Amino acid sequence: MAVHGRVQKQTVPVRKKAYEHLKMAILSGHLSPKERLTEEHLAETLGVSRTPVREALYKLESEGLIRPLETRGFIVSGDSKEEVKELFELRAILEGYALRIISERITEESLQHLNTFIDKAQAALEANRMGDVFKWNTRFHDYLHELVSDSIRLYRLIVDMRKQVLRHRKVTLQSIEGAQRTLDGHQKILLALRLKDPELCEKTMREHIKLAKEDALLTLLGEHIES
Amino acid sequence: MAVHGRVQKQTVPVRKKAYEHLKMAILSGHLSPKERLTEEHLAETLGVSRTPVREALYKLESEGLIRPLETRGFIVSGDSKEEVKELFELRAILEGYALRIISERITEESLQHLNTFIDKAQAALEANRMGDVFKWNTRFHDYLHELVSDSIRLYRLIVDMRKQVLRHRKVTLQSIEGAQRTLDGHQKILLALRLKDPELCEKTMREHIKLAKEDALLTLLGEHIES
DNA sequence: TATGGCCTGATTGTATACAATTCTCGTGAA
DNA sequence: TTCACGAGAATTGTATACAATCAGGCCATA
Repeated sequence: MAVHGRVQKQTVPVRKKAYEHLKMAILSGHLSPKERLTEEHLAETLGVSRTPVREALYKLESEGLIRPLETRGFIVSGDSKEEVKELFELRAILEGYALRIISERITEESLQHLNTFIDKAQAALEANRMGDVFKWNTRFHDYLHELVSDSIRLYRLIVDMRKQVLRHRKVTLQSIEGAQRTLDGHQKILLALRLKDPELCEKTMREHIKLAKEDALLTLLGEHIES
Repeated sequence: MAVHGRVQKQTVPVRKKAYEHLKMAILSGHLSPKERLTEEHLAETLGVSRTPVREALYKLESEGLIRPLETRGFIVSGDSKEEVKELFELRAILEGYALRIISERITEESLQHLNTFIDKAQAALEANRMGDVFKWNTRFHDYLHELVSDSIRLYRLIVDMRKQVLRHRKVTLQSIEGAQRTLDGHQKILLALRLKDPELCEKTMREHIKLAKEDALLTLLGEHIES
């Protein structure tokens, strides 16, 4: 059966499936904050035993998506205003630094790629295809992240934070003005990269994410009127 | 027996003990990089079952102290030059930002505390009690970290990184010059805080940690002459 | 000798059993 | 009524059993 030298890892561990499932449930809002999670119940729901479930829970905890109750069980972390603020501020710091690194070694080819993503997003925006705008903007960031993927820790942190931010981003890009603002930000980032000015890059990225933060906070305020 | 309303959490989970044990073994160098870790063997050594061991292993993985082998088992993460560099650079970014935040809200009382730690460290240095120098320097940083402990994510990241750095710090403070340099750095940090200049704070902290990085890299180079 | 298949031991993945802990809630005494 | 206490339910912590998977060696065959 083995066509090449090896065939391996065909099976996806149940633990991983449980983890992905729970993560999606949380990020998409199916599992809302303050919701209590018990191993047994989750295991039953997912149709698996407690062992993989608890491993998934611990992983989610280490990522800050859930937090342990004082004694038993976990709850989904809230997205209080303060937490969202902090999340974005950390992103600003980390991605700002990442852009600084990137600016020191980016190639012309990469710049072209980034340019393409912006153009596609702009075109999509003008055609009012918001889904595509979202897609190309995501590509833009993903591509940037790939450029620091050899700095493993930094890369992992950034990817982690970005995933968590997804909960708060949806709404932003639904408004035309918000989308245009995002695109302008990407333009500025690209310009800073072209100038190969590390200082400017860091600053620009920080400001870009700061804007995103403010959008996110606005929508947050609109949704739940909580403390 | 219950004097107050509740008595709880008297028992420390085995999982936690296994985790601490392994972490210390790694950070102290008892478990050297490239060492292979298998669940069964560790469980036997620690005299517990595999279940808590594997939970400890996953936690260590999420912290980057060990990494999964392609197929089975884990190995202790290496401290290659690149990794150490990255670790310190991330610390510089995160702690620089933390100091910026701190500068915006630090009280006179806290400044006094920090001053005390520096004085004690200085005194210890002059008396050639290097252990105490280390202790007070650690207090200095710990105290700073406490001041951002309400920014949970940031706090957790910083504490995590700092723990990992411990492997590379020992040697630095064994030299008088290194210790004096560290202390000078702390002085500068305190000064920047007194001036309540966020920009300067961030810059100063970054430079402080950059120095530590260079020390660490030097000792690393001295120990193993590897790629 | 070189290649490929297969068997066996080692190791991990998942389920389950049982022990330990905490929570809930009802009962009885002050 | 209110509080203390305890019995039993709920939940987690740990150990163990068993199934699935992988590494490495041995042997047959070309």
